[in-house]
Amino acid sequence: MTNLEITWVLAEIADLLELGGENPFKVKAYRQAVRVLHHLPEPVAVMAQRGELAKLPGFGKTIVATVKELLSTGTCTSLARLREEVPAGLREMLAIPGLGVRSIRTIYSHLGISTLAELEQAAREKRLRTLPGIGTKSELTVLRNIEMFRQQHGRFPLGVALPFANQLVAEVRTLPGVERAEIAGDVRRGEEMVETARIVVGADEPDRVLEVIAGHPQAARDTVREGPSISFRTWMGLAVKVTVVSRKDFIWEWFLATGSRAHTNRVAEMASGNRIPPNRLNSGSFLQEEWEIYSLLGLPYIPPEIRENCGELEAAKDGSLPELLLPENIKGDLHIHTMWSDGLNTIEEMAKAAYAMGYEYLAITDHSHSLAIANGLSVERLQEQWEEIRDLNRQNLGIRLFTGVEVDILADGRLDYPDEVLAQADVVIASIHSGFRQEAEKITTRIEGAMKNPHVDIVAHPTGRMLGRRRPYDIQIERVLDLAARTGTWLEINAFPDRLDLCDKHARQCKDMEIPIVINTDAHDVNRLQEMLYGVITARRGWLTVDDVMNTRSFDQITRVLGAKGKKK
DNA sequence: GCCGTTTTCGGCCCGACTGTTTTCAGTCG
Repeated sequence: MTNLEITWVLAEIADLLELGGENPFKVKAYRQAVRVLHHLPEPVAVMAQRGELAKLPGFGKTIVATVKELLSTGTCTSLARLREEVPAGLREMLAIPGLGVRSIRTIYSHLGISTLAELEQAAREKRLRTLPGIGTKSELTVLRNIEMFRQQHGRFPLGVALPFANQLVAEVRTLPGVERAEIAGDVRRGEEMVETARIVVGADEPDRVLEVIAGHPQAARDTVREGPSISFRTWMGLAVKVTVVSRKDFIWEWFLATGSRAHTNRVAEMASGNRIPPNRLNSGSFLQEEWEIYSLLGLPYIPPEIRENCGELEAAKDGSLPELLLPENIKGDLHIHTMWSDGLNTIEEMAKAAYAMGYEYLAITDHSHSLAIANGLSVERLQEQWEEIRDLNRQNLGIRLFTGVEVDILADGRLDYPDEVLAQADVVIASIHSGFRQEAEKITTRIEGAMKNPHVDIVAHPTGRMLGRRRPYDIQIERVLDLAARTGTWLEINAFPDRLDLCDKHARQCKDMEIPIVINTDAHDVNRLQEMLYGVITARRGWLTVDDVMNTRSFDQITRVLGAKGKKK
């Protein structure tokens, strides 16, 4: 069992205990264990083999026993018991923003409601508002958020689906007779929410490969064999489809399975005048690589991330296809956290990890004072931290560190540090962590105010959305983009896979408006620095090139532009 | 459930916003 799978079990236990009215601190203990596992640099199975589980913070007798049971049997008796006691639907309700444990328990005890469908019906029939502590506004919020939940239902963030697909494809490649196996579908195109993780395999004897995959331990339910494909859901619920064809059909199948449907349909249309069977070249030999399909049509290769039928074929025809950003173009990360606020590693550890990734620079941008839950820095602690950064720079770590802050845009629109403090930082990021639900005018004005401040370089996670969990703030994005273009404020693509904020569409709008983009991980530990990849994928989906992204610049270049920015009007 | 003891119990990141109230509880980050 992977760390991720174990966190899912522990998180479910926490939720069910909470719904069952257990001691909140017991619940928190499980949640803490989930947090620790999320940040663990190695498989927990390996730690278990070394007998080191109990060394993990927050891992006592019970949680160690639970993890051991999962690792050895794949099951969990305490979870099984809880599932019998607490209706599964109540846990689904926890995913509805605005509904917490107390409200769910009230609804369950008064109305006997234990499924989302019943909840929705009761809200429509205006029965929720009759309950103590629930009024008309809450009832409407519930209805709106059920709708959001349904739209996401059964989909998983790219951050979950991509690692899974990578692992599956690596396993399939080891099977006898498999010549080639590749990720296709939503995952290959980098869609932020994945409906189905698709794999395409080219093999000698497709049937034999399909049989083996049918027995894959992750093929937990809904397994269906249909023609050359097998579909199943992992026990987490992620839909998977593996298609196995002969080697000669591989490239065409891979292309079709990658989609999008709108893109492949148009390509097929363009090719229909061409009497060659789709898996062959003019010469009669079989396709060896995907670019040959485009080449047959006289087009350059079109990267999967922009195969959405939104101008890519036209651009390919007239030679204006952009040369998309690559992960190796990124020279530094300008938004990370350390133990000074709510991060898990020291500045030095983060710096060394960033150096190991080949970066030239890293900005240390911990939270500001008002974000108490994240241990935000007072002005005094901020100055102390900057001293440490200057010390580290003198030690010549091979990577240059920028002093910085992620300063809160407070609910009334003020910034959480005075201008004279901001003026001293190399990098100032402004972002919102409170008052998410303010009305459009108010919250837009807040962000505009921050952008007008001459010391603010970057606005981080500009829309505030959390995929599948939280809607964007009610901001007027056009106004924000407009002002960013005028003030030269950089807008962030936050690479954290639950955020991806800005999204691909907004990134493309920024490109059109010549607004500088910066891709940051917002990493709270050394592992999460690796999530830069998700930001790069989002940027590629937004058609961004090296020129559009500021942290592709060298240390000297970025120092120069950051230095010049302090004078913006 | 975990931790760290002035060891076997008592405490466990805090503060703001929202919607429900009519002085506060629930939710969220």
